[in-house]
Amino acid sequence: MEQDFRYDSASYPPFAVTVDVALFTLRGDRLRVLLVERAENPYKGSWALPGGFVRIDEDLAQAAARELAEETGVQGGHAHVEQLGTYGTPDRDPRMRVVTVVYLGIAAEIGAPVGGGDAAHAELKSVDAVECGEIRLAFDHQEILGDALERLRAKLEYTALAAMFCGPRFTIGELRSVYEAVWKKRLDPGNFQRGFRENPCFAPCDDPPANPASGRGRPATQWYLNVSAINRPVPLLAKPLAMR
Amino acid sequence: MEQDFRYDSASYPPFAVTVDVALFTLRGDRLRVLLVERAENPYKGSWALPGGFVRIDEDLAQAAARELAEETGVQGGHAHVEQLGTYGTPDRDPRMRVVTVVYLGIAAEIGAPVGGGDAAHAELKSVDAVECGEIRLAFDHQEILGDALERLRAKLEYTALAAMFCGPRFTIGELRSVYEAVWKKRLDPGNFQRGFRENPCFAPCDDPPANPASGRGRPATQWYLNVSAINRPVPLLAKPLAMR
DNA sequence: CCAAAAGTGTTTCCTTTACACCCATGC
DNA sequence: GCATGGGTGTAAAGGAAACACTTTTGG
Repeated sequence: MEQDFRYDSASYPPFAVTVDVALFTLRGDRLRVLLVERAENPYKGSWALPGGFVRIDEDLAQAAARELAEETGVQGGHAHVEQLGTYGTPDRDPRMRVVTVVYLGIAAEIGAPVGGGDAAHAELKSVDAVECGEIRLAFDHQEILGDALERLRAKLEYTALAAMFCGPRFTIGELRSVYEAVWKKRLDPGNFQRGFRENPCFAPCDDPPANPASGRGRPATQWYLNVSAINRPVPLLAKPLAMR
Repeated sequence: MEQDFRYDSASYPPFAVTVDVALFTLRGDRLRVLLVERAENPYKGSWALPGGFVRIDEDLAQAAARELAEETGVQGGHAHVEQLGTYGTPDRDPRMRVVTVVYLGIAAEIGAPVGGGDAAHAELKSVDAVECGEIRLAFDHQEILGDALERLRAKLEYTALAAMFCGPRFTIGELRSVYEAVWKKRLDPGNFQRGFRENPCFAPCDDPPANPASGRGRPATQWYLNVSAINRPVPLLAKPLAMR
């Protein structure tokens, strides 16, 4: 039956389809994005988002995970990945007509990134350095990263996604410091506590003693994120941080 | 210089790239989506989102507008169109490997849709009928429409996008009836008024007498939407409607 | 003991809600 | 006049912000 309506390959224009990944993480209280230095022309020597061709029998999200691993050595592990958008302006790649599906990732800890494939090497660059123009990106990746940051900040405001910057188990203080790092503003620990405990996306871990006592003050209870609720609009912050 | 790094076309797998459009409008106080009846196999006779191949030198958004016009006779006009997402599971089209970029549209009034191209004819179908399973869609369009509705409802909650269901000039009452139709809930006219007037996305029209006096009661002032603010999170509703 | 971080209570202030009321028009 | 929808005022209820205070650890 499938033969009845198979197209012959001349009846439609052939496109190259690639995936890119904007993977964000926190290190040293700064928001960072994983970039690769291009080993080949065009834009040889420039920084770019990691990515590459989708294989003919491969799912898009799969391809994103594979390219990330190949070009940077980063494995999926405990991370959130979602589709950001697709960029397909005819002249965005000087070599040919390319349609690129971009994925947005949030990860807690990633091993030291390494180069591979098209990438000379990979590094976690400060987002500030890219936003202020100190680092300029190849292709239209500057625009893409801008879109990614806008989406990231919006989703951190109205979902519980910020928890993906922490490991699978985290304390309320760790989570609060995520917000403080991204918006560079102090939050009241008491009020944050309340907002957190009223949020249905989280549950306390009680398998381990729950109080590992690893810091200065009173040991905090550990929590985990109910990942199924990750896209629900359940903000931790009453008023968006952007308007404070 | 471009020749230096041109790929030869055998070095990457060729994909078919298509665009589909989920265009929403209100008619008879019901949320509706523009669908086409497929004229060819596969899924001949089923309803589907309008769409088709992207041309090799055409921008994605351009292609969406063109396909919409070709298959349904609907011109862009006063409408909001944004990218929804890209669907590229290897087996989603039995004919070949297709990557589809889907656009979400919101329009106020559209002329009677007509068929064309792959479409036998086009109609504005009630969203309820698709959501309850009365109408089943071709390919993975059921899933796509679900995603589109989720996005639509979310954006109506936290942006001023609902105004795109009205014409370029509208009254506060017309806009309120958009919310009431989509969520099937009554809103307090007084409180809605206040929320509206505090919202920086709108401005009153004063070129015409501003009071065309076209209904029963006191004539309402006409407003227009500042389209540049359309993606800003400036909700008209204090509490999301979904939680009432 | 002190310092530091976790967590709780409480008061003040502001926003939202509900609803009463006035305004301007068609009939 | 009266019905209808536009638009304003206001008081009560609810929620957020600020901050004082208690708890539990390390040194």
